[in-house]
Amino acid sequence: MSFPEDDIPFPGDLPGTSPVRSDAAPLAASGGLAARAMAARGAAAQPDYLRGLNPEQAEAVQAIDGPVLVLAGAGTGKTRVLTTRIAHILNLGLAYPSQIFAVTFTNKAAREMKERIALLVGGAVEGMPWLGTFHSIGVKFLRRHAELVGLRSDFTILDTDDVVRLIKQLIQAEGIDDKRWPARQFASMIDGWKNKGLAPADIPEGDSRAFANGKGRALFAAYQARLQTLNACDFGDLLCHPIRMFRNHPDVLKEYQRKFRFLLVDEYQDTNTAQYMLLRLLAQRPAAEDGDTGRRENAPNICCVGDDDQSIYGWRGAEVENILRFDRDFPGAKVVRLERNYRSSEHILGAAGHLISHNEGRLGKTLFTDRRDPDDDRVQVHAAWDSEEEARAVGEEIEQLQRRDVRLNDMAILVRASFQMREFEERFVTLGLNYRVIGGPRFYERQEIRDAMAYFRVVCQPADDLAFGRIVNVPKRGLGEASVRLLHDHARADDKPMLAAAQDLVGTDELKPRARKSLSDVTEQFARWQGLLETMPGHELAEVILEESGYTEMWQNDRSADAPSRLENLKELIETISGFESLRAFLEHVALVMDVDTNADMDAVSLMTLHSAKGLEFDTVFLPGWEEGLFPHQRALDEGGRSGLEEERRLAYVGLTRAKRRCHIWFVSNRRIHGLWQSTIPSRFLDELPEDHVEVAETDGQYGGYASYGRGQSGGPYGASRFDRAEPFAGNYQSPGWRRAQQNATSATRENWGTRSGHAVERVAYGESGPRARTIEGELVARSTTDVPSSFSVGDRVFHLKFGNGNIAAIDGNKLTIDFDKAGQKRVLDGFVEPV
DNA sequence: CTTAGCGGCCTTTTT
DNA sequence: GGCCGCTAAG
Repeated sequence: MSFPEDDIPFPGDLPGTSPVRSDAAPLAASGGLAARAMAARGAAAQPDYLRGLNPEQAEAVQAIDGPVLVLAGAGTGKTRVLTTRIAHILNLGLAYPSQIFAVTFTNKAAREMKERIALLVGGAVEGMPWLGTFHSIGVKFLRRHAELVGLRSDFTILDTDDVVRLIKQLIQAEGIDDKRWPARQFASMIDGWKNKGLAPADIPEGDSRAFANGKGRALFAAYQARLQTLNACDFGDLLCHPIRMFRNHPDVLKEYQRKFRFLLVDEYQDTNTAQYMLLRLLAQRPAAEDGDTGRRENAPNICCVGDDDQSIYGWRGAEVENILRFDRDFPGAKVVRLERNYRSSEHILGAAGHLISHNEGRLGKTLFTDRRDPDDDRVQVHAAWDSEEEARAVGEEIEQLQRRDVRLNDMAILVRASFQMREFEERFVTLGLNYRVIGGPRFYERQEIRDAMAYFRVVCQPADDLAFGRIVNVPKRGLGEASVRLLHDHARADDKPMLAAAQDLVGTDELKPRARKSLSDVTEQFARWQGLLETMPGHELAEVILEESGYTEMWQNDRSADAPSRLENLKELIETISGFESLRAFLEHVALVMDVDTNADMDAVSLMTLHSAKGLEFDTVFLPGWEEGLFPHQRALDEGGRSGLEEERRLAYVGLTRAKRRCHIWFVSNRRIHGLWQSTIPSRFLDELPEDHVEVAETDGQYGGYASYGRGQSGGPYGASRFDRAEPFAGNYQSPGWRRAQQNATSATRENWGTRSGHAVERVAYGESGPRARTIEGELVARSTTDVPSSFSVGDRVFHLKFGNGNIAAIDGNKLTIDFDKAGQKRVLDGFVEPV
């Protein structure tokens, strides 16, 4: 096997570095690596790029021989270590750029790493084809060796949407009720299996039984078979196929093991089992051929960087275990801890560190900083009456900072769930405040974009039935369900793609003349476009396709409000394609990189989820929505139990550690969830913050007076719980809803509560809030009483804490529709109103 | 075959 | 509150 990219030589002299062994050619496969590295290290003065590293960082960079685990806390210069390490390897001439295997978890991280390496080694980074996400590297393996796993190298990568549609077809074909057994659910089961590297034959019997009365395994197998005939892969396959390929073809694996002289893994705590298996395969050293069996010589040069405290992707199969187990997986591993933080103030670190210390099973790191500025603010906790006021107050705070010349680019709002964003967006629009949503509704998930891409996909890959099925009748061509079904049946009978079957079908008289004409027209068009594929530039062809197919016209004729913006998006799509070599190259890019660059030059507040904030930092960070049920999220608790809670806590830790100087946490006492208003209580995480580094922000009451609400007897300035000062909740605890919830609380919830050691004690010690808080666990209970008929009747006069007095207009289970005197008609849970 | 209107559904995080 | 998909009517 040959690797063409290995021919690209690496320029020995690095810009801005002293010429260390610039004559060193990459070594032959048979080792001697350690010795030469040592020699190189000893022989020359420290290159520039090593200066300015602290001792631990330098150690991590220079320990290039054998396995290394770098436990890098938030803001300790993790990326710097990785990129410098790569530069170091290149500079010592220990490998060609193409012989370095470097994986990151997200596209963003890969991009950033590329940029930063480029700063160190210049254009050489272009010769690093194996720097990317696991998935993009998986694709690279597969394109080269597709035939080894039964694919052709022009296979399509399906996204979640395609997958769900395909599964739905299969479920229906099996005669299974797709209402009872939703395709979406099965798709996520498959995803889970593939994250573990399991094929249909490998899945546990119980898993198979768990779907459609035991048809799980058969469906999974049918799905895989279908992918095969479609010449397609889903996301999981991008990892599983390479694993299978390497296992079945040791010769191929061996070539890659030889090739990759250095392996680097970013965010190791986020790797799932499949990714781990792939790494293990690549990290095995081929047996030494010169008889040298010295262990260090054969130990893989693998360097994993991660932080167990920032593992937040357990829900999608990440195994923190991978990082906790590293030294057993790679015997003799060197472990380097980076604990010196360069990002955050002492208060922020103190708050974050204390919070995360509530987790068990950590490798344990304590971040420290030399930075001690008496002017640094403590972490501030604010209370608001409801989410609207929360958004208003945050907006106000932002404007104040703006007046103090803090740039909007230096501020971010990090939410737990994306639905929280809307309220902030609305507020910012009315304020005229620039904001940018990161990772929000994705460009490539929009309908018009997906339609357009479906056209492109069929042109590039005629066997892509899913894409074809999506657009045969878009715009409307009179090819309705009946015609498509007929076409589909033909395709299956002849075992050929639908497009090919269509060509046959138009030669018969099975279709009505009208449909036949349309179908024949489309197939001819596709044939024509395919002919242009090699000659016409991608973006021109794309434009031609959208024009000739009538797709653009369809939106031009559409009078709905969002039609113009859809046309705008299509334009942008064409624009983007022009930056690519070909339509094919573009499709590949999109399949892997679902996000699109946001214009960074605008000064704007960033709005994103906590998950997408990992790896970023901001001067000022706002963390709204710290309420039980939302954060920690109820579902994480329900499904993940204790480990779910710990993951939520890590998420909080990630949020806090994004902040450099200022961090504002908010919680509200009323939030609308699923269109219903619910009372909420402060997150337990608030109580896990250390007093020394946190202060409860005083409010001036200008935001609609929650502060005046039920300010309690207990609430002296420093009495009881620290959050008593945010006493609106005392009012809530006395609301009929809580009283009822308390009565309904099941023993299960109480036990649940009891398991949270320390916490309950703290609450109880504070008296009143203890038992009340327990009922808050009853928030769930309040929700689960849906089938209990409401004790109210239509016409009753009731009082609601947020909306005041009103009359019940309608009752649906425990959901009341109420005409409020002042607030208008609202839907609320009956637990939150009381008769007047 | 298409469209409009209605009902039932969900609603964490993402490569 | 919004989306999807179904149904009934054109």
